[in-house]
Amino acid sequence: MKLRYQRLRGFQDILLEKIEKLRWCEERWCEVLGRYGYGEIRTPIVEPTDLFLRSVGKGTDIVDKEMYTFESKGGESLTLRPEMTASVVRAYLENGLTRQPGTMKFYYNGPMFRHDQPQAGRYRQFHQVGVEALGSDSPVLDAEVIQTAMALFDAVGAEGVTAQVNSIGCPECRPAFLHDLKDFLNDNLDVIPENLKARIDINPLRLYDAKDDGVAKLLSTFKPITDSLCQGCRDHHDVVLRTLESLGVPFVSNPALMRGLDYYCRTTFEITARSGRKQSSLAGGGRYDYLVEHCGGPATPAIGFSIGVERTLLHLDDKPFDAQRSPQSKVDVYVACTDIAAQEFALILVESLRDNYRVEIDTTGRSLKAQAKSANLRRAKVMLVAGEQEVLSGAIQLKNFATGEQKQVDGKSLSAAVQEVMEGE
RNA sequence: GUGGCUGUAGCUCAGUCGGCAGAGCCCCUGGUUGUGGUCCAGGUGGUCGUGGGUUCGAAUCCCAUCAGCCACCCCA
Repeated sequence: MKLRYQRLRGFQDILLEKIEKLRWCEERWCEVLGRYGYGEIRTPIVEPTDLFLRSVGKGTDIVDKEMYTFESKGGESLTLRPEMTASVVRAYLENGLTRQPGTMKFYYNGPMFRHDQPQAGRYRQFHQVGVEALGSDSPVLDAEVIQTAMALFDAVGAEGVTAQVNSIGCPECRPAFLHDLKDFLNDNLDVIPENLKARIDINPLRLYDAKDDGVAKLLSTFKPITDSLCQGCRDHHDVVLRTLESLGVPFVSNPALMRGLDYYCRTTFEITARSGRKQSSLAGGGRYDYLVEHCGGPATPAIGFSIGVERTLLHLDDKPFDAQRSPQSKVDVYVACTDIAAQEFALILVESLRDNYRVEIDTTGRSLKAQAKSANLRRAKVMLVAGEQEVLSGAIQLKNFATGEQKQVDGKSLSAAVQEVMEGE
């Protein structure tokens, strides 16, 4: 069959078994996030391009290469959100929440868009579940946020995940480190591949993200950023690490962990899974104490993270999804009908069963043999059979699949008869 | 953006030296005049990704192109 239409590269259909797994995770995540004090936020998928340019930052791959940007009819530049933090900050300010008492804690779950090269666990439209907590600069909150992320993985049974934690300092102490780092890199230009040299001037921290072995080796000989923190950042970082230890959160300190977005400061973290080939970075986050102010609000410290949903699902279950072998949704009662008259009769007769049970009426007109087979595939406990005789008599055949017994029941006693079988399990 | 691998039935794939387009699974029908998992028989289903070229003849060889997967880059 030649397909007339195909989904776009890097996009996906989510259906059948796959969406059941997704919903299973989502339900658990909502539950856990509620227990950690987060309330849901939903924001538009489209925002003015400028919001991301200014918050995520020019010079990052996300805004330079990966945004779905287009022009509206009014000539305004719009962008499909590539991440959520900027939108949450925008919503926080736009809804006048800066004077709310305490810490505002939001969680979100939704699609993000990045025009990246697709591969396993990486899509152009993908889903993130994450949190943003605005209004507290306490290092204990940082630890709680990391703990929250770990709790989300725990809730869906993800194994072998660890948090990597670092501090990238603040505007007070980072410039000195960057200066030294730049000098150091320029003294060792011969080790750095051509394609990475441009980063030295744009954002030298991003050399840490490069997977080049020579560069990694070189940087490991440089002083770790955690040794260059100012007193405030150092104290903050110490408390974060200490609290994580007290909580028993499995983490490792990783001074080479930087983050690709401009707005981070102090605590940054990433949650990684031990796995050979798949995308191992399942979640990332950090503190962004200056973003709210940068967006025109009052100085407001904040921290957040987001989980890559597809990656996490991939990590939970490495069997590739196969729509062909994926069963259709389960039902309690399957109604087999011989013809259209019987379908009509059955639909009316069975209506009240749907108050309590999942009921499928087969309207294909196939052989009863084929319909009974489908009933079984759908895991029905009960099959009802309607044909010419039933239409005439007003009664219906009820078969209990567990016992194989079949009897005739009239319309009035149908509910009770079905209930009897369902509760007999 | 760069490199590697792969495109044949709804799915998974075979197809020899260039010589009639195949198998298994799924689906449908029958065996069982109206009934499930097993079994048996039969059947539906193909623009061989697409477009050119070579050839008497192309799924097969050549060129181009598109798509998928994987890796790099980067990220969730």
